[in-house]
Amino acid sequence: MNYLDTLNPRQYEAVTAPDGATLVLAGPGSGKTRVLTQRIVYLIREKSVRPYEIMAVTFTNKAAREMQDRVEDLLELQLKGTMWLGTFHAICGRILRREAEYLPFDHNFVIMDSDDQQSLIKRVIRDLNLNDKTFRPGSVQGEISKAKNNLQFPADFVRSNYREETIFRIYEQYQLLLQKSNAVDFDDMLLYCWKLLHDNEDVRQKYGNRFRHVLVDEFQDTNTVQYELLKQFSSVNGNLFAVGDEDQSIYRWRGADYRNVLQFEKDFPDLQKILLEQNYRSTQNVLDAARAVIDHNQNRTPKKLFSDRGKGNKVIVYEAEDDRMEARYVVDTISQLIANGNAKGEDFAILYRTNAQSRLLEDAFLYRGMGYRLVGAQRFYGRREVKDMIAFLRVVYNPLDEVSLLRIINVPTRGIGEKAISNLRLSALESSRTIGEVLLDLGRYGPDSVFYPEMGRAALPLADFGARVVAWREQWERDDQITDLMDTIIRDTGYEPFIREEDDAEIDRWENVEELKRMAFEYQERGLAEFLQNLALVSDQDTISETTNVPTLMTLHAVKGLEFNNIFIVGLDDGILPHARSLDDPEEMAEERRLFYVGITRARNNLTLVRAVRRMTYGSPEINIPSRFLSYLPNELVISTAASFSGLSGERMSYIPASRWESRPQWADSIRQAFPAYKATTAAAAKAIVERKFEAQDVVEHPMWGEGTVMESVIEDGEEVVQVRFKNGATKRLIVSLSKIRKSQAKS
DNA sequence: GCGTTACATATTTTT
DNA sequence: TATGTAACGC
Repeated sequence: MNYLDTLNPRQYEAVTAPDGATLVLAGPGSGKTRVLTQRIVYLIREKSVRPYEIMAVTFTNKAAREMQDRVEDLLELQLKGTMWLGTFHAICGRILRREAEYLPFDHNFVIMDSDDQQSLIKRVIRDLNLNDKTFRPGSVQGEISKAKNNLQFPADFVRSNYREETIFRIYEQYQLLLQKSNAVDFDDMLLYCWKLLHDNEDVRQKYGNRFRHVLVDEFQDTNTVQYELLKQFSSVNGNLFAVGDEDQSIYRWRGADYRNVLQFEKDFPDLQKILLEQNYRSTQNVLDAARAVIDHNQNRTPKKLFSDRGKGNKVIVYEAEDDRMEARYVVDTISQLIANGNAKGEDFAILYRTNAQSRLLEDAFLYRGMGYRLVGAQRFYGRREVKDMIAFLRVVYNPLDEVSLLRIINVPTRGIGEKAISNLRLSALESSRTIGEVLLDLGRYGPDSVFYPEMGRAALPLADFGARVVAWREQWERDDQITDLMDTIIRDTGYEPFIREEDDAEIDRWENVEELKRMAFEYQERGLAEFLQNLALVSDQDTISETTNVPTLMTLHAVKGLEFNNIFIVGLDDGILPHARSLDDPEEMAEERRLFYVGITRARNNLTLVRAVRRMTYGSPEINIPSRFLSYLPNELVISTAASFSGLSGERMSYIPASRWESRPQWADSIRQAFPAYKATTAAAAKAIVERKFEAQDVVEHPMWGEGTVMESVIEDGEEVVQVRFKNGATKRLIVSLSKIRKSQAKS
């Protein structure tokens, strides 16, 4: 069977679109990823485009990896390193390192994450003697970021009042500090890359010629720099293929502008526009609910999503007395559905607006003794002990990195306080060096260092620490084994007892350090440089442990691109969803609706919306009114149950027609009420999508990779996906329907 | 310079 | 709540 035969007419049109600009507006569940991957395969197979002539940009590393796997699978070809496939940041990082000669930093620059950025900005604000109440680091960071996303270097920064003038000064200083540290922040990676292509005709020609085809996923979430970059990349051949959905644009606050979709049409008059409206994921009821929500937004291309999966179950709306009961309701319902054999743990996702909401859910899972998987939240890389260890490594790698150095110079405390640091900075300034260089000098020459007398009381601890760093650098240069280096650092600094003391019942901080060591171990052959470079671009999404058959907890943002049989969305209260900060701005409200829309459309079969009358907010109880979004849902799509009427005053009810709420004395009762409907179709409907052909331990045969063993088999996007470990040691994720694997021997 | 404590303060989403 | 900072005493 030809790989193109499985496409519907619209999808086919998109995959085989002629050269030029193409915009595929793809509703949720309409096979967007499939179109993108098959387009790549089509270009390589039928159009004789070579893999290295293709650039494909995704939003996350995970999406990039999946796309690579799928394309390799279809082509039966290893693409590693040939096709330019990755996030904007990864691709730009690669270009910047190659073209560093044109740039104000060298090829081994480090990448500052938002925490690093924040502390740099804080320092600048302090150095400039500004009030950090009027110039809050967070908002300054936002404004600098916004400028960078709009292609403004400090020189281009518009300053028409005092505040802007001051922000400009901070921006300028901040940029200088980054440069001194041989560092760039996230936004810089895109901005410098754009500037490089924009100003340097040779470079633009080089990349423009190379990329015969440029493809982008999640186009609605591109911001100005990203869009301009795409134009640069495709400027020679003009083949830009964008896939997106305005209704799923949820990163406005990061500068994303779904109106790039409109701009795209303006910039490329010959643009071919293709609408994908058939949904292969959800039941019609789910789609109708989604539509009822999104239709409240203006300025969009209207889409009529349709599904041939039947009406399915109604949306369940449940109202709990308080937030603890809300969590219990969700967890108990899931636990019952699993116990009755109607669903498996991995069929569920619980979504919320803010990470803080995960806490009570976690408690409830713990209370029930059930496992769960938490995505995001306190990011692994954001944890103090992890950041500390990374900072040590960064200082060893690049002593010019001031942010990292200042982070760990007194961790664990070693007698280097405020005074010592200001002495250090003073000496650095006078000798026009960085504090890292001064520290290394102190370390190398001890009391003989020219800086030694200037250091006052803290001279000895400074020289000691400097000597440590020198020794670590020598060890690293001798033998680039990251884990050994980490062990030395931990031993020399006494980091283990120090951080163990901080352990509490909740977090085992030392365990996190060990986890980082395990990750470093994987870079043992590639070395410290690559480890640090990749670390910055890896998000937590990328480190999600693979399916362990438990429910998943995550934010509405994090769930984009995923799907589950059963979706719970909690916190449907005004002030939470929509978020309080969005209530007075129509644009923000539209984004909240899109966020809700994204959540709803993740559901294949069942959607449950939950709210709580009372909720603890910053430690004190607050009464909430139901989310106005609930009132968008037409009566006939909804079954609703409330734990009690106690909290519902007439005013609150005004958002939801009274007829829609049924009184239930006990919440347990309401589960029973909802349950039969659930039970009737979940199992059957799930089966209708796809049936698993493989299970773990099956032995399989692949024409290219040979014999392997199935590690696991899961359903994703209505497709069976198996993870196979092949005899040659490689582990691959394969889509059963697309890949030529055969079962050679069932699980014994 | 360090550690404790009291107090304030702000609480979205993250490549 | 939980996190950061300013102030104080050692």
